[in-house]
Amino acid sequence: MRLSKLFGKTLRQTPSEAENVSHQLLLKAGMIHQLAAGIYSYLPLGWRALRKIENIIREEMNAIGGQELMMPVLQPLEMWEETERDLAFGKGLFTLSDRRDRKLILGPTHEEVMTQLVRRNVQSYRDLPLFLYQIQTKFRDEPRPRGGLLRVREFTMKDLYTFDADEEAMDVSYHKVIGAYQRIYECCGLPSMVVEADSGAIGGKDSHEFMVITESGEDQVIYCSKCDYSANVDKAESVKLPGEEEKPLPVEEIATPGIKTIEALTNFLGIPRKKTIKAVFYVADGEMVFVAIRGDLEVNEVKLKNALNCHELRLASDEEVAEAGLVAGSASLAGVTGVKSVADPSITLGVNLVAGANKPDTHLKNVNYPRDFEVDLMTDIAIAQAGEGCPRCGGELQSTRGIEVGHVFKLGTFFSERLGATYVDQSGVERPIYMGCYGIGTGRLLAAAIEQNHDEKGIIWPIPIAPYHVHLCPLSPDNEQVVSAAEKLYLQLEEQGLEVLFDDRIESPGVKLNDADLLGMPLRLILSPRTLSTGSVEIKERREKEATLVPWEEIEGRLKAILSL
RNA sequence: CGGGGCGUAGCGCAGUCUGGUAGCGCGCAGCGUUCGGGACGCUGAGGUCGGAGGUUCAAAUCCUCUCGCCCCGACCA
Repeated sequence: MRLSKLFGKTLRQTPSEAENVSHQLLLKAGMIHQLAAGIYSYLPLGWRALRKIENIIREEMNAIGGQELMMPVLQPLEMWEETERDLAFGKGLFTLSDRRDRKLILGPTHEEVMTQLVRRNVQSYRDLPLFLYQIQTKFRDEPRPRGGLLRVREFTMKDLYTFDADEEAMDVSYHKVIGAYQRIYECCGLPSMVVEADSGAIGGKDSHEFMVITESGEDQVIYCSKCDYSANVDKAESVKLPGEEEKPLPVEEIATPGIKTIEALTNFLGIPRKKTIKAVFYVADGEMVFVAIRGDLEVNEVKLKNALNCHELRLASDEEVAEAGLVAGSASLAGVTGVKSVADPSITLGVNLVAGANKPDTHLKNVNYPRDFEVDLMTDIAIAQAGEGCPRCGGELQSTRGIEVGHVFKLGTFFSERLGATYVDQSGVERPIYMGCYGIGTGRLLAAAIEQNHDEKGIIWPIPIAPYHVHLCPLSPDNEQVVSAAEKLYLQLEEQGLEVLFDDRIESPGVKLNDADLLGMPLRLILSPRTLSTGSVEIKERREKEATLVPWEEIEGRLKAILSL
């Protein structure tokens, strides 16, 4: 490709809306263009990189027996009502009506469509296992798109669905896919980490995410420094230290004028946070829920949502709290009735805790569970924090940030039972199919690859996903020998199957060299009167600092060796 | 949805407080000089100042409403 003809210009200044590196570089290099919040066009260079990623994914999917197919974006809303996932996705679903006023949605994922499709085509155990995938556009009305390609509303995703006869077979398929995913990330220049995950709106039991560890990631990852335990913070469990052994004392009312927060309370009384019980009020699908947790911990809303098995969970407003007869700032479960209550087991680890007295400016000392109050539900709803104990080995948990570049789920029979996807086993018994689903967002993967592979000058493409292999850059555009040598080399390399970006523009050396660094092709070739006089060409790997001169006749071999072609 | 910031030429910005009819740098076009790390000179094109309404002799600037974008949080396969 001749750079003079390439659609998409590089920018000297970084557009101000971009904050993270991949977004800045993609815009600056002219690889993407924003149409609206979370909606982007891919320009030729960006599109080439994206297609390379798709092809890597295809190869790995095919290698584990995947068959590619294509399902529709437009889906009847009815189908989603059958599984009640319209409620689970809520406002994230893009909905529309056709001319006959039938409700349709733009598919955010394809479990329903896929299950229906398989129902018609699988009848016997002989048809299983089955791996079906597509690479297709998804639509999700995210509350807040961000970070360029990191979180968008319209995006391309590879989604794979596996179908097996039973749970054991499903597990085998699950691990096959995990292996394929790891090879994909490695190929894209991304060290990834497999972490336990919440299964969210997809449903199902086991779920893992693939994380690329980077500060710009929006997910928090908890991992153990000793064993291999790691989990998304949404899912992570932890072991809290018990409080000191003390003799339970009788409950005592104390005056706490103007004290409304844990912070103020601990300062006022001179006690540590973990000697207090924090009260938080939520509204779950319209119902008020009283949540109690030890003062040093925070509520994990994903865990709480799962525990309550609700679709919508939000903090209650001050008005709602007052209406329910609760005293914000001094509320506790000791003495409150008629409100649904959930508590974290952390409150059972201490003795003689301080909690609200359910009247203003008053707290209770020496509150003990279960002596002084009861709860409807006692379950882990705490956010795991660095420094706490590992649930597996007791080691110390650490925390870091990551970009979720893939997510896999064991769906079990959730969809097959609801949508009637069954098969007949060897003994003639009809059984539900065991499913798994697996997704990789290709655009996010592209962005993550840049987050991990760049320097202050620009992108450093990993070879397998680089838009072109070689950036051919003749300097001295008015030197005829240089120009004709470059033209010749360009044709010769293309003929050999190398993908060449040929900077045939009449620009100063500075502009060309800077653009070469910004665009980030793995190899840069420079021709100039200087190199020509020695009968050689300068080769530089984008990743390396030093360039080397290579004799004309050895260029091709050297390039292929570096590219492993 | 809560908090913050911002919409003026393709990109980066000034001008807004204090109203007087739009400017700078980069980029773009033409000519000439230059050519191994974002060269220089001359000439030129390009903007209903996000939109609507209002105040005023006069609005990018003041007032009201509205749309959009970014960041933090909530949220989110």
